Amino acid sequence: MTEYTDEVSFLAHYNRREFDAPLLTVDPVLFTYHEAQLKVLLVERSAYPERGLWGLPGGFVDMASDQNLEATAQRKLREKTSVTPPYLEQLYSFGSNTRDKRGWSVTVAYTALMAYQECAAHIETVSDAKWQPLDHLNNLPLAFDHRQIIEFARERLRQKALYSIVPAYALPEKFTLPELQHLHEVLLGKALQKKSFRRRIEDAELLIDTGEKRSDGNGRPAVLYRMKEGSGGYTFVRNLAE
Amino acid sequence: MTEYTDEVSFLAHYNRREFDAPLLTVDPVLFTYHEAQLKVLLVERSAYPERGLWGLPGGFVDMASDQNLEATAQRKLREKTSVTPPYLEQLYSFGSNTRDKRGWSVTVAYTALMAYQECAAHIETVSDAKWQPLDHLNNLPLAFDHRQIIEFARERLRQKALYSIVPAYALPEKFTLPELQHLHEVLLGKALQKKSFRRRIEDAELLIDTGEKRSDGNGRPAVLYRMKEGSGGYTFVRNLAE
DNA sequence: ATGAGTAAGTGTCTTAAAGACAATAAAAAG
DNA sequence: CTTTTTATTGTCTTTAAGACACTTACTCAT
Repeated sequence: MTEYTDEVSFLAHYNRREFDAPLLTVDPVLFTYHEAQLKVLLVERSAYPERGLWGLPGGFVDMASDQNLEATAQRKLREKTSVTPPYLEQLYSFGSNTRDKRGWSVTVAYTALMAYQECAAHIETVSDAKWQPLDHLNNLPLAFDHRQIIEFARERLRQKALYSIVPAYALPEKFTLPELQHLHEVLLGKALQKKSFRRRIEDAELLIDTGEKRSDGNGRPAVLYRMKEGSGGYTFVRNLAE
Repeated sequence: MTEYTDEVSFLAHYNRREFDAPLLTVDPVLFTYHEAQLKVLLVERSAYPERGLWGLPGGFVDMASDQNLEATAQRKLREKTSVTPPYLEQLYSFGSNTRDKRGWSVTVAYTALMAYQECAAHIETVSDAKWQPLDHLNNLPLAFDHRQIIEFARERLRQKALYSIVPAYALPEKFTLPELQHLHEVLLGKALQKKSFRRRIEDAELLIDTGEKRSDGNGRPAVLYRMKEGSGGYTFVRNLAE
């Protein structure tokens, strides 16, 4: 799908024919956790609609190279971060005749998580990409309905924090329980009981003790854990379905 | 979007140009509960791809009349059932270059629920639509990846049966608790504790006692309940987020 | 009428998991 | 070696689910 830098060149091409199908894009919402904050990856748009505004690192399906929607999401993320995130899950599809001024359009949104350190270096070399703290998203002008999509993704991630340790994918490979708990607290917007949190994770056997420890300088050092591979949904609530 | 009755007429038109975007459809999975069984609405395909096979009652977005994706789902369901279901929720989007022989295609699937009685009469007048019991879906040849989509929808509905009374939308407006419990048991594939089930629903104040009762002929008559309007997600598990 | 049969609905004890919070352990700094 | 700080554990309380016996309200046959 060709990109246009302004409205004139876009319309010059497209107005000549009837669209016979909605525009279709894929938009990943990539979260990470850094400096005690939740951050989202944004890209400055260089192409026609909403040019100059910040938006999600998405784009059109490349029918030649992408096998499926997830492949599109992965490709777009790789283009911006140079790596593929360890967590990628379809979020929701947003489609209407008002969300894009070009006409009827649909975007399939994905939620992705990865460690800040994994791609911070690469992102700093790219001038049109940045990690935006979610708490300072209010004033920033965003393209299309991307603010709503980010809100939606954040709310879903908040739900996951209630019954799983999926948010741990926003941390480095090795992390401490206090770190993970604080991330959950940021997501949920409230303090959690240390004991309950640890108990649930331990009972569910979701983590592996690496044997290593790390100190923040002050206080007793915390044990470093790693996620157990292939533990599926990383759920730690009792399954009522048994 | 024009429909074609066979491959020749389809290719005659479409092969002349490059597709510049994937095909986009909307496919609602409409469930109901009847004769102690879960049933899904299927239609016999009359148009080219997969012609003659049974499939979901979906179709293309009508860019002239549909405001958004949900409107498309509602319109397609209304075309087959003559009514709009009381429950409609987006399920998942399936997109790949293999699911439709015409090429790259995406479908946005919805889960819908409604009472059997609401549209049974209308469906019986339409020869190409039927309520298919989910237990007898194995042998039936289905179009595209519609079997997978139905499985996906059923699994999601099963999850909802664990922590909500959303399945109640597959029942008539007034229903009894034993009815609802049995529906949940069908979805979960296991018996539930009467007391626990009732306690959770009562504690969550999701239903209204209509004052009426209904007897199956045998035994004590059961109280008829109605869903409380606007109770949102109809969740009856304790919200860990408080 | 009346008692048997049946399914709806309730009481209550047990078990499982979360909340509260005090107590202990392991480090750094002086 | 004591204070400070943060991690980790112990344990009592509270809440919700499971198990299951019991009561209630109806139909039907006698």
